[in-house]
Amino acid sequence: MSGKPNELRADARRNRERVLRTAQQMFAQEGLNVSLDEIARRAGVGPGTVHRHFPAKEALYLAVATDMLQQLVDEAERLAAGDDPAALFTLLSRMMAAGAENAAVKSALAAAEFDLRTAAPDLAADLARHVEGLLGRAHAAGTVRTDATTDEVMALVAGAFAAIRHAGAETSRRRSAHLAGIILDGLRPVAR
Amino acid sequence: MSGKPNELRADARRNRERVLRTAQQMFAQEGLNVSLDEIARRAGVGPGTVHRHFPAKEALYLAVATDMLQQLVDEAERLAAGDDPAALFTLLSRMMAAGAENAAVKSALAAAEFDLRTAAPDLAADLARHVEGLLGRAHAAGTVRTDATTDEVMALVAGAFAAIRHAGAETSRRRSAHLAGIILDGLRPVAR
Amino acid sequence: MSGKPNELRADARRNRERVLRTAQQMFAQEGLNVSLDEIARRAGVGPGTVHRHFPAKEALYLAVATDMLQQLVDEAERLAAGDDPAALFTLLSRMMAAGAENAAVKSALAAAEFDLRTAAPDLAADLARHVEGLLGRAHAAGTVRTDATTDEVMALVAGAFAAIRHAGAETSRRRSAHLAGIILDGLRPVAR
Amino acid sequence: MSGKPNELRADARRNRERVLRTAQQMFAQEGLNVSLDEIARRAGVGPGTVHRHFPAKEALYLAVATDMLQQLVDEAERLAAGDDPAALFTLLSRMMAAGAENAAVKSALAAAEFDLRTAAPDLAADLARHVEGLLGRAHAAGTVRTDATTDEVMALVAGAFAAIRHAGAETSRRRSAHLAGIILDGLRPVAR
DNA sequence: GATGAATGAGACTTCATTCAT
DNA sequence: AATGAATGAAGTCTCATTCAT
Repeated sequence: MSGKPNELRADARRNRERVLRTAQQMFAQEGLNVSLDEIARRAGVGPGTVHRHFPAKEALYLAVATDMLQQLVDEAERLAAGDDPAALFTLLSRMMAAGAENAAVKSALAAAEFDLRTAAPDLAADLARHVEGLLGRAHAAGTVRTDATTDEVMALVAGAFAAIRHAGAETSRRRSAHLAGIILDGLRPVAR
Repeated sequence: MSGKPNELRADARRNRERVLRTAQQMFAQEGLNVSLDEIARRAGVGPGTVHRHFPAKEALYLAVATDMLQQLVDEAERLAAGDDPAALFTLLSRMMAAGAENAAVKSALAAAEFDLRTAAPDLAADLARHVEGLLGRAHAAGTVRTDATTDEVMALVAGAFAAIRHAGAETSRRRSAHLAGIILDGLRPVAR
Repeated sequence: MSGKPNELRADARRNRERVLRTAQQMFAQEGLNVSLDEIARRAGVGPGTVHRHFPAKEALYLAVATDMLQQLVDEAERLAAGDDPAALFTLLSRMMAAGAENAAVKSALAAAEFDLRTAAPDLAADLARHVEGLLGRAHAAGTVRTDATTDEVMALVAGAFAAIRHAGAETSRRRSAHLAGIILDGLRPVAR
Repeated sequence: MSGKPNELRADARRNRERVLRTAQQMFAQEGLNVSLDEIARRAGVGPGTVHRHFPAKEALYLAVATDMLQQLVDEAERLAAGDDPAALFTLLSRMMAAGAENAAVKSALAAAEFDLRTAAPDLAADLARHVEGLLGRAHAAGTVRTDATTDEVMALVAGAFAAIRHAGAETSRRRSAHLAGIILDGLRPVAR
């Protein structure tokens, strides 16, 4: 009878968090086919607890994906608030770098036909809006080729994830950055 | 008891082929989780027949993946036989363009931790060898940045697949080519 | 620590009553498989509260059934106190008419092998005793066939419940009475 | 490639039959809540086999109920083909007598809100039609009270099931017949 | 005493694989 | 060799019951 009704009990939130983190790790390591029972076991809760927080497996996919996307949106917001003309490249680099671990999840989700643009349209739109803003700024500053659209930039980020992922799990941070750099170079003005 | 023991009866080969094509399509459309029964049904054979040709589901994954890879190797071989210094770009363009449909399968396989380099090492090595040769030729001709390695080029191809796939199924051929172009541009000498 | 230890606090009794009524309605509407969580929800209490008052689901069945039976016993007692020779028919009519809503619960309980005669032997015996007394009175008055036993009369009441229930929920009160009448007519002396 | 395509393989039919019989017995003995796994175990097949023949639990309910109803329809058809004016009473007696064992199933099905009139409307309509015909014949012969409708007769049969069932599992065949007789007596002309 | 989250056995169902026909 | 029924382990989800708050 106290506290805001919208807030979970302390133990409930702790469990929800634990399940979410465990799911994120396992999806990345083993793919989306890991069983909820296994996730529950590793999170140290019963299968029923998983179900209370995420009534169906899709809800868990959605939560994991949303969580990842939210972090990117936050980063984008921070950058959009500044006035660095190179912010677009910074954001893209961050997205790619941060995606080192999460690319597996993203790839797994994509393979399961789980599209963030459908599942969390608001967040995806937010991200696209920020990228669009930064892209416009970059166009104005002449730091990016004029024929690159927002959608293409987003697609290239997905491509960079895949490239890094393909290069192998043992790929160093430096090598990942190099790959990302090549793709970002492709975005620069073509005047050569 | 006649003919070479290694050769399948005509109907058997026809069935094998039908199952393989059906599986390829369904993996691309629905992901790797489609049931073998469903594949059998659409291929017009019984589930037992699928199992005769592909004793386990992984064998079917392998066959589908190998089949895809083989086409790329063939293309690479043809280009390596010529002497066009731009052959590398031609190959990469072809790989990216041809990957439109197969990207889904590749992505799905990757998500399932199914690595072609492990599953079909010979073919993968063939492809890498050809790319390496073409890359060397391009380096010599000065049409590609000197810090790009064979592995990175291969990774970028995977990245292009993902980018095209992410851009959506409705993406036109022209837009796909544009995306691939941006990635290829990143590979050109950085002299700017 | 005040009052008689056997008496519940006011709010506790109110909750117990609410759960009991809700359960009765839901058993009648949905069958015995409704979940306790759902009952709790509709009663406006937490699942833990249901469990406090009814430690196991069977205890809730028992309470619902006992409650229903008690009403019949009360009615029988009133009639036994009078001296109307037709009291048997009055009682049976009342039982059949009153059973309209409860028949669903009785039927469900019967299907679950839940026997009131076992679960609440005292109440059941009370009712049987009263019916026996009224049956004897009717025999003496010659208003009932001589070969009808107490057990059979009880069984016929159960039959009337089922017949009314089978006729459908939309059955009017008049039609229910007609069905009951036919069964009661079968109990009259066979002199024909 | 031989035989009629509509016919099951010998072993398949044998299994289907076994599952159906087992389900019928267990529903009668334990109610509808018995698990499909348990039915499979007792029938000596795997759970998957149950699922192949009855894709969902409702399909098994339907099959059991339909099977029971079919037997009654067959009996009714035979009697309708004859010209015995007492055929109605014969049919009702048979229904009640045959229901000794199956009443439990019927009651269980009814308790689960599973209505044969909805699930197998054709069979139920067939039965109702035959009863109607026999009832008309009885009316003409003056062996049944004129105010009894087809629906009421059907309801009374359900009532007789319940009465017999309520009288207890140990009830002898003779006692069952007596109960049924009382109900049928109620259907005779009221001229007394 | 009430609440509602956690538990975990078990329900229904799916499906890769085996095997009788 | 092909078929399709059978198998049974495993998956997702439910819910009676327990327990921390």
